[in-house]
Amino acid sequence: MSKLDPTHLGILRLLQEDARMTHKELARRLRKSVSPIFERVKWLEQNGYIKGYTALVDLQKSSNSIISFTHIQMNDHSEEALSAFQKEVVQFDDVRECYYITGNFDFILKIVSPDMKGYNDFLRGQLSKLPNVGSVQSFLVLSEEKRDTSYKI
Amino acid sequence: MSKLDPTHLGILRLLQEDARMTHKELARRLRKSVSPIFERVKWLEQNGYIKGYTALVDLQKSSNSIISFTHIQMNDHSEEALSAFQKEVVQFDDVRECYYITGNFDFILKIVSPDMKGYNDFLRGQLSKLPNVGSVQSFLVLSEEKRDTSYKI
DNA sequence: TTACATTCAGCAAATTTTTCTGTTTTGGGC
DNA sequence: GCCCAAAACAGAAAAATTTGCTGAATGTAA
Repeated sequence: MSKLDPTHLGILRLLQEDARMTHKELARRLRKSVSPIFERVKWLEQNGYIKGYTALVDLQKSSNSIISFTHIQMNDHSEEALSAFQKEVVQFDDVRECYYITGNFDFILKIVSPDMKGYNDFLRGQLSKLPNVGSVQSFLVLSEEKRDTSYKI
Repeated sequence: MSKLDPTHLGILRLLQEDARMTHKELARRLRKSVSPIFERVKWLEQNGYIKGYTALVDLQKSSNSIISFTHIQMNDHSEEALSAFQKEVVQFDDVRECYYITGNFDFILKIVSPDMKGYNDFLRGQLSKLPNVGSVQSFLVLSEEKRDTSYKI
C-alpha cells in the first residue's frame, strides 16, 4: 500500500489543513527545500492521492439551501440492482455524497437542495423514479455543529 | 441575507471547484481585473463565508481508516442536555462531522477511526461516557461512491 | 570501484500575490 | 438631472512564490 513516506504524509496532512499553503511554507514545516516539496505535491496529485482542492463555504450564510441525510433501503439486493442504482443516483446534482453502508439501510445520501420544494422535487421526481428503491427515510439537517473534511492519516 | 453579488458568488463557486485557482485565473473567468478579486476573496475569508481550504485526500489509498455514520438518540431532549452533548462530542478527534437533525434520531456523526478497534474504543470509551446518550446506531461505510464537498450556491 | 538512479538544495526566470494610486461607477439627497 | 461621497475597479510596480533546471550527495547493483 504505502509508497508514502513521512514527507508525503506531512504534505497530505498540511494541505488538508490549508490547501492554499505555499510550497515554501510546506518546505519550512517539513524541513525540506522547495523543489522536493514541489515535485512531491505534483506526484500526489497525478497519482490520485490528492483528488482536488476545495474551499469550505458557509452554506447557511451563503444560501438558503437545505441539507438532508437520506437513507435508502433497496428491495432488490442483487449486484446488478445495487450497481445500477449507484450509477444513476450519483449523477443527480442534489446528491453531493453517496455511501454504501452496513445495517438496516443500503445507502446514505447527502442531499443539498435549494429549498424544501426542491428537495420534494428531488425525492418524487428523481429518486423515487429509480428502479428497486424500497423505503426512503429523510433526516433533515437542522444545524451543522462540526464539519471537518480532513482525515487523520 | 445576501450581501453577495454575482462576483462574490462566482468566486465561491470557482474556489469550491478548485481552491488553488490563482487570482489571475479567477479574474479572467469572472471578467474582472486581479485587484477586485483579491480584495473580495479576502473579504469572503474575513467575513466567514469561506471557512477554509482543504485538499481532498483519497482515504482508501492513503490509510486503512474506517468511516461510520453513527446515529444518536438522546434520552433527554432539554436544551441543556443537547447543548452539553454537542459541546463535548465535537471535540472528539474521531468525530469529523456532527449534524443536529429531524426524525427518529437527534444527531448524525461522521466518524473516522484508524481501524475497527479504534472505532470500538471510541464508542465505548468516549461516546457512551457522555451524559444522556440513549441509543446509538452505527452505519459503517463499505464504499464511498461519491463525495463532492462543494455546494451549489 | 564504477555506473546508474534517486533525492535533494540552490539558483534563476516566469508567474503570481499584494500593495498602492488614481479613475470609474454607483446610489442617495437635493 | 446634478452633485457628492463611498464603493468598486483597472493598471502598475514591488514583493513573494512557482516552476524548471543544474549539479551535488546518497544509495544500489554490477
